[in-house]
Amino acid sequence: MRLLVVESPTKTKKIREYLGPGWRVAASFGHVRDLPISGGLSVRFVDGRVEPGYVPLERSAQAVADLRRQASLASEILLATDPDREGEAIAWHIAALLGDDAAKCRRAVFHAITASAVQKAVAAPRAIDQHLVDAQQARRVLDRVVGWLVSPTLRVVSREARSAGRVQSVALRLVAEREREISAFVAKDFIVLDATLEREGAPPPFTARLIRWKGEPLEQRLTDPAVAEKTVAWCRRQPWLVESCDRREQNRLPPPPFTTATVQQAASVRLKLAPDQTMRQLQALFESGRITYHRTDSVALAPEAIAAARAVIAARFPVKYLPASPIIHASRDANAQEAHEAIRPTDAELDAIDAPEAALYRLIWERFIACQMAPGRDAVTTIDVACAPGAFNGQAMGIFQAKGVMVLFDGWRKLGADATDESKPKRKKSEKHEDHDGTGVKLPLLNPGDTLNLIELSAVERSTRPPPRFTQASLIKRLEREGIGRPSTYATILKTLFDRTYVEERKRMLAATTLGMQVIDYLVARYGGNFIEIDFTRRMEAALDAVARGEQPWEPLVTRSAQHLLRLAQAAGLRGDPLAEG
DNA sequence: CAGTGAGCGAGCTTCCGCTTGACTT
Repeated sequence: MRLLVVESPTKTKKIREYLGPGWRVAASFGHVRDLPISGGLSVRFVDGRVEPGYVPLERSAQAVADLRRQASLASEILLATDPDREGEAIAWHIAALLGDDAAKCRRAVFHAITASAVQKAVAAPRAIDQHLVDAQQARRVLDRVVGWLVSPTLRVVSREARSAGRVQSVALRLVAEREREISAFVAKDFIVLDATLEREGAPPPFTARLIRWKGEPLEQRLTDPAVAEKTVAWCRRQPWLVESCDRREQNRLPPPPFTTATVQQAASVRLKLAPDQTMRQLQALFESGRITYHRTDSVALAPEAIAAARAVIAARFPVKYLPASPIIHASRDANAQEAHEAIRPTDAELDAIDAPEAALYRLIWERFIACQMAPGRDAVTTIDVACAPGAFNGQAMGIFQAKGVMVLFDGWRKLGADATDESKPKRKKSEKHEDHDGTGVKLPLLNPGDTLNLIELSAVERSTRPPPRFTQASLIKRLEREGIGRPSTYATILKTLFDRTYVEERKRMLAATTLGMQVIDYLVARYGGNFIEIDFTRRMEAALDAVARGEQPWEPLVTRSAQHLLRLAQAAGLRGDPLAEG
């Protein structure tokens, strides 16, 4: 009998089918060993060496007992935990818990659960990659050191100030800094001039906004109502001509399929779900076999999945909606570990289900199909209008601009899977047509020099607006962009901030509490330049990549970093030396 | 002799990331 070990019990059934008799398949249920939660740092730094005191996780007792029993009966053990840094470490920890049976262990990796991928992986096992394991150990120990050295120094701030960490503290900092920006924000009133114009005898009329005055960009410099009124009165008496009319076509590429962070975004905006609710529903969809694995940072799709999407598009839409060749979406995140596929339906044909998770499923299905549909095509027209041509040093006194976007071909947008940029807060209807992006505005085709009639010229009061507060989902999006946190932790990062009462939520908007503000001010003052910086994780990941490639040993890296942090923590009042004491 | 304060030690808490049920409301 041969034994194959994966992390998730949900995967075992399928794999059993693909491997057939002669194989047992067991699950580790994630990590099986870790640093203990109590008993101090539990990492010893001795003579440049780093010795983490791992212990079996209590909740893993049953899984580990099961693995041991099966391992003792097996002739060969394949550790097929996820193909990323954490998965490699889990494999190493499992082997460590198997005693003499560790000698029978080898490592296998697959990126998709298909018959061919699993069989191929099983046919080509390798040794555990110690460099990858060491990169994970470095990450684990660094996070422990930050948490255990820094948290005690927070007591100066308040008795309730309990925790700091590489991820939670940066998340808190983002919320707190946004709060400060909003408090410091002073709205500035300004005036925009909108002209409604029409070519002599050639409707329809269109609206253009003043963008240049006396050869200078206007921006928000028109603030005096009296000046605005005089300008309007003057402009009304001037001739108006078309300065230029530019029409160009633009491709609108379909969005990539969902990852954990982007599905949380979309579910927040479209379904008003908080990330933890989204994760619960995704878990249910995954366990009922409706979707692929839901904790992922990858937008990659299995070739079979792409073929299935294309078949659905071919069957249900006119032929022009199917691109000649599949659309390959590349992850723009260099940090992505890509252990899994994107989140997608397992059955491309199934466009709706009857379950509490129906709406979320529909969102996933639409995005999946859309991501393989033909790009849309828009005609973007820009008309520059000269008011009082030649009146300012031979140029026009004022330039008014109109922008119009017409959809030539909707492409993937036919599916209603639009709202691609979930970061933009939805504009209220009343503001929508004040906006200047020109969506859906039809502009006539004009020629330079055409004479225009002014129908109306009005001054509109506007004011600048403060940046919006983060929602849970938009904070996660920002963290992901900065490479901070992982798909399995995004929702729990928010839970930590709420549990510590560092952050509170009102009308789905996040604000730092007084305690949160005090904590972040203290951390920035004491640990500026260290883990509290937004780019700290990016720099750490770069160093970990060097470890994973075998170019740098992990122990000096962690030791240097820990000792530096120790000095900062001691300066902040930490007593003793936990690094030496372990 | 009773009350007070300094000093010491023990116990508690804290990180991030990987997985699900087993709990309670």
